[in-house]
Amino acid sequence: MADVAERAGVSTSTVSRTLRGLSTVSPEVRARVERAARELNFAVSRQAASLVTGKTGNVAVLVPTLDAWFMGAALSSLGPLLRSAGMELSVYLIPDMAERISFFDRLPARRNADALLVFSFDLNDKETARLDDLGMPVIYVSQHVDGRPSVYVDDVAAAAAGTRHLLNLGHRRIAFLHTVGASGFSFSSNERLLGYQQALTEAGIPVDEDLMAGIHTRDKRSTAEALGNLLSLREPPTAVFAEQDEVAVAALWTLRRTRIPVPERMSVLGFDDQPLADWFDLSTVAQSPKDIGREAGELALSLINEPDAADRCRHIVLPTYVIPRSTTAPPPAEEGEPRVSG
Amino acid sequence: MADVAERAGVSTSTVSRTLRGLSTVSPEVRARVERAARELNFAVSRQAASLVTGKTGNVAVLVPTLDAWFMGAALSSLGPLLRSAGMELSVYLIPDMAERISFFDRLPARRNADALLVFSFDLNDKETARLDDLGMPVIYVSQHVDGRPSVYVDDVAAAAAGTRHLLNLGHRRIAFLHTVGASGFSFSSNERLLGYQQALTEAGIPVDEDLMAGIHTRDKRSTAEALGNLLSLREPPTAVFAEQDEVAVAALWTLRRTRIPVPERMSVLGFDDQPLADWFDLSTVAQSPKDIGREAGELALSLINEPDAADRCRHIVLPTYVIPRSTTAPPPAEEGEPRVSG
DNA sequence: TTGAAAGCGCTAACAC
DNA sequence: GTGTTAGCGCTTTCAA
Repeated sequence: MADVAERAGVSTSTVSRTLRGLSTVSPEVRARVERAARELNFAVSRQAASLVTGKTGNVAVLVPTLDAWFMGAALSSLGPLLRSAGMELSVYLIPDMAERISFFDRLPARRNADALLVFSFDLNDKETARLDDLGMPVIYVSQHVDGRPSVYVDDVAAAAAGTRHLLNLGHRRIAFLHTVGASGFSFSSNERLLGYQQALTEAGIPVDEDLMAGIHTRDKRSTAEALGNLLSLREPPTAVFAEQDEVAVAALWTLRRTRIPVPERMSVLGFDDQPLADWFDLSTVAQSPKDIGREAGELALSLINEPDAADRCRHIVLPTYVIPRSTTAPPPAEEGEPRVSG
Repeated sequence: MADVAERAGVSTSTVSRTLRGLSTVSPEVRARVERAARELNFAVSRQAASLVTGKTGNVAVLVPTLDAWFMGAALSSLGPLLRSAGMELSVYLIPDMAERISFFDRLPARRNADALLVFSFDLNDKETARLDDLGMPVIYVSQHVDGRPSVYVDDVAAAAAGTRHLLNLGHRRIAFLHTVGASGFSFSSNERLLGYQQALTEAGIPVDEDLMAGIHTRDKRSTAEALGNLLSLREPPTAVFAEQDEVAVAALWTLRRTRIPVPERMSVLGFDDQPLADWFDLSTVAQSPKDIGREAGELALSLINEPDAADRCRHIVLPTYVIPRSTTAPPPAEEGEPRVSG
């Protein structure tokens, strides 16, 4: 910066002021400084700046994985948003328990970010408490914690709505495929299962353990097996509600191969509305991770700028939509149980 | 850090030495300092440290998108690798031309990272030159630039191998679906098209413009239209080579709906071998972004530590594999053109 | 093995 | 509107 100052014939303070866009610089000086900076290929060192301002210019995100549609979409809107606010995006990828423990033990984000967005983790109280004294705003995304700022969709209500869509079509035997294992989205996953059960109970239909199957997302056999079990029950389901589009599509594929017509003999409903769903004309419950990412980013920025604002623990709940496409329809009217008419 | 020093009854120099694991600290003092640091929840400020060391402890990545399988997988291996080396991961997401221009204009990564990994961009000479005087190692990933360190697969050879797989099965009319538009992977895309053409030419088969169709990944109609055109040619193809698994699967789906049996009447070959391919039992050309990410990360770390090493402009070319699954087979033996035997 | 002192590159408070 | 000065929190000589 001293070089730029010398070249422009001004002091470093003026260079600093110019480069930060402060208005207290005369146009001619500004022009001179900017030219000098460009000629010298100068860029401010955030490190040095942050040392004195106390702001790092970084927003950190804590994510369980990056190879899920949800994360990609959420970060796709978050990234440019932060960029346009002059912030950098730091990613802490915590794929397994070992990394998770080490993260919460060392809290490397401390002092190295101005805010932390925690995505989709099902945190325990100890971990939440640990984040509390991180000394920066922490925003919970795609999950929610009482008294802490959170951005999410109401997965319980969304899954209940999806289930009601099937119930309203006349289905009574509705299977639920929920993902288990290292997917890192256990929070939403559990809530969706809950919503499914809630809707059934409300409709006076007993929750049947046999109809709920755990799926390992990354393993196609897992879906085939689960479907096999469902199809060989004494009273097989007439509809399958998968808690993720990917699983729904895998189910769709297995059913088509087995020549079980969808939706004539079996309805399939997904969750997420990722591009895949559109390709396969899959009925699904839509959420918008882009909106989630954007809202979370904006909340982060506002908390950074006014840490004592009223939204210190605001909960932003984004809407979901049931999108009926070609894979849900009324169940076959067989089994001696005539359709109720009128 | 002064607090820690006081609490441990030593100077800040000693605290610094202890926390960086230098061996010139007596065990008892070390213990005292470490306890004090833990009690005070102290973490070293990277900003302040980097100001004097000149190292930021950051690795920056420049990516066109995050919602592609490739990026997710590559960063999934890169993230933990950097973390275990004590480095942070900074993501610059450049989804469109405006952001790209602004990035290359301002080069915000300058001075704020120790190395830059540039993913999948088809850079022009000016941009490459701009990165050259960034003052840090720049590694080109999933692309290659002469004289600069690069990590990639040989897309030309891989696509040629895939094409030969189809040729060897007996196909002569092979369509190629290449993605166009904002996907951000134009480098690989172009190379794959080249490989396809090369293999055909080598086999003495003229390249037919009618057989090459551009697809917009995010738009399923696009695939249907392209396939429609191909199927209504005077001499329709017997095989389709899609330059991305997602497009191949979309094609698969369209064909199945149209009751065109795969692979009996039409072979379909993908590229990438993402989980989708396995689900659909899709024949494909496999690459491993996890390996690419890991190699790129290791190269970055080694260039950071020894900037003058021999691998200053090393090219690491990772292997690809043709994975025949159930969607490729010999073409139907009709059309009066008997299969060559013996 | 430890401590004192001198910066690293910037911003902020204050003078002009 | 601009320059001077005093740190921000660390690491790194250099001396002890």
